[in-house]
Amino acid sequence: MPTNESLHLSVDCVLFGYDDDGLKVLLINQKEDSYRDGSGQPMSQLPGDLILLDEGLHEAAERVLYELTQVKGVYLKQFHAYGDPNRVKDHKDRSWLRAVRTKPDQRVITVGYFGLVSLHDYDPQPASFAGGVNWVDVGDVGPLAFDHNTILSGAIEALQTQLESHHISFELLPKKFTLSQLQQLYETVLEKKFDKRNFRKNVKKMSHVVPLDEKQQGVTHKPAQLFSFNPDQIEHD
Amino acid sequence: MPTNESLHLSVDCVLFGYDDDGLKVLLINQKEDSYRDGSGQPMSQLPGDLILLDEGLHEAAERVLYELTQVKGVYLKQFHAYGDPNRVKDHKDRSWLRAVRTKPDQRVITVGYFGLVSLHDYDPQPASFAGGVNWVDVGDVGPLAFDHNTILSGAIEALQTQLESHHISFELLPKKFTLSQLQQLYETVLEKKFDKRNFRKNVKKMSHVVPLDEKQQGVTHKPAQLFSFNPDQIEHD
DNA sequence: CAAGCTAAGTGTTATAAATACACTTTTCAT
DNA sequence: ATGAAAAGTGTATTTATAACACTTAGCTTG
Repeated sequence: MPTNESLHLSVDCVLFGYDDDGLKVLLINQKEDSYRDGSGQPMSQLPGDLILLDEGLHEAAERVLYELTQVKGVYLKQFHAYGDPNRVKDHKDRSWLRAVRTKPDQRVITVGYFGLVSLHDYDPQPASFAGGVNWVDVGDVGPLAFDHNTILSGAIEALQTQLESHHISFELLPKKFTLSQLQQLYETVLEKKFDKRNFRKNVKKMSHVVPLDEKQQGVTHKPAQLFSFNPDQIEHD
Repeated sequence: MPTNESLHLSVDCVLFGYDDDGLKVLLINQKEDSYRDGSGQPMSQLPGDLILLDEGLHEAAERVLYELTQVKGVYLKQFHAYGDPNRVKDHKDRSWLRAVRTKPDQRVITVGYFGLVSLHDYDPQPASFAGGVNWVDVGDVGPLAFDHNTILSGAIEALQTQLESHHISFELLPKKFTLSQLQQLYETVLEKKFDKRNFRKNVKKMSHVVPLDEKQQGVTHKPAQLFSFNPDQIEHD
């Protein structure tokens, strides 16, 4: 028997940030003392919020991220909705919900979005981050609140399958990038190694990756040719 | 300004049915006289319903289909959530909503599922169908209620991208099928032609498609070898 | 200013996959 | 026996993928 009278809808955002030392995800550190996992560690969670009555899902996801990072125009894509009636009823999550929600027993269905930002050019205004928000390497994410580990897995899978087919790698790179950076991104996200020469052969076939008249600077070895992404040049199948 | 006080959540199901004369989708024919499109045609829509307070999204989709077709165990997969605040506010849909919903102005977010059934072995109990429910060839679908044409397009796209990668073709075929049937299915769903010999070469590499000691019967030409699908034999990547 | 470090850059060969293409066979119907 | 209808089959070509190692440019340091 349900204890709630209606259901609510939220969005949760898996914001991926990438730079030369790996793929990160933005997590919120819950500060409520009462809100700890079994071993007494403070619990983290994905940024998310109930959607407002007059906003679309995509807008809601944009708002959640803007409020946290002040960044607009992030690449954002819906990947899955999570609606298990008990996804918010786990013992570990109850005290926090009681502290923060007017109706802690309310069932919440959530729609997952993943977002992509490059941490190369600029940290997305770290100053404006609310306290308790930070980038965690995707490999080092511990237990999260609610079903957020499941949601994160879903986002990683979506990112992996879409990296090649949807020309989204460029959202994670600086505007000017080297082929080694591009290769490293693929290796990090897809968790496999590529052969340097074969990789470059393939990139040369992509008309939307254009070489610039410019080289890497301030580097202690042979400077690499820089490339950029020309979004007009994407061949649509 | 929103005119509603809360929001509701539904599932909409795009049930694909396949047989030798094509790919169909199950539509409900709205009988309300008032509910017609611009040219006075009665409007159709996808089967869907508000979700119950204590049921999961997948369960809700199963329930909607079971109520319509009495078929259980249909292959069902979530593909996208639709949450435009105005998706249910179009003029053409209002009179029907007023007739059928207690709160016709309420915003509804919906989660789309697509389902697959074979219409070869058995029509899914046509007797038990509620009146006004029928199979429409995917190519002949006219304007639907709400944003259901958009949802249908999303489902078709999901079906296309998953047909090859997810070993779901078998959900649309009879238990025993010929290679020509399999090829025709691919051609219908992906809307392109395949070379017969090359297609068969590829199928021979799929260890989950197993030849039976049995041939087609009652057919006016050379009877084809029958095959079936061995679900244990799927290689997972 | 020579030596050494670091990552960039580059071609060929072998193997596997995808494509293009046309005739023979089996069964049923007449 | 003949014809109709779809089943079934092989080879050659092209294209993609995979494996593999040395040279180069620029910086650092001694």
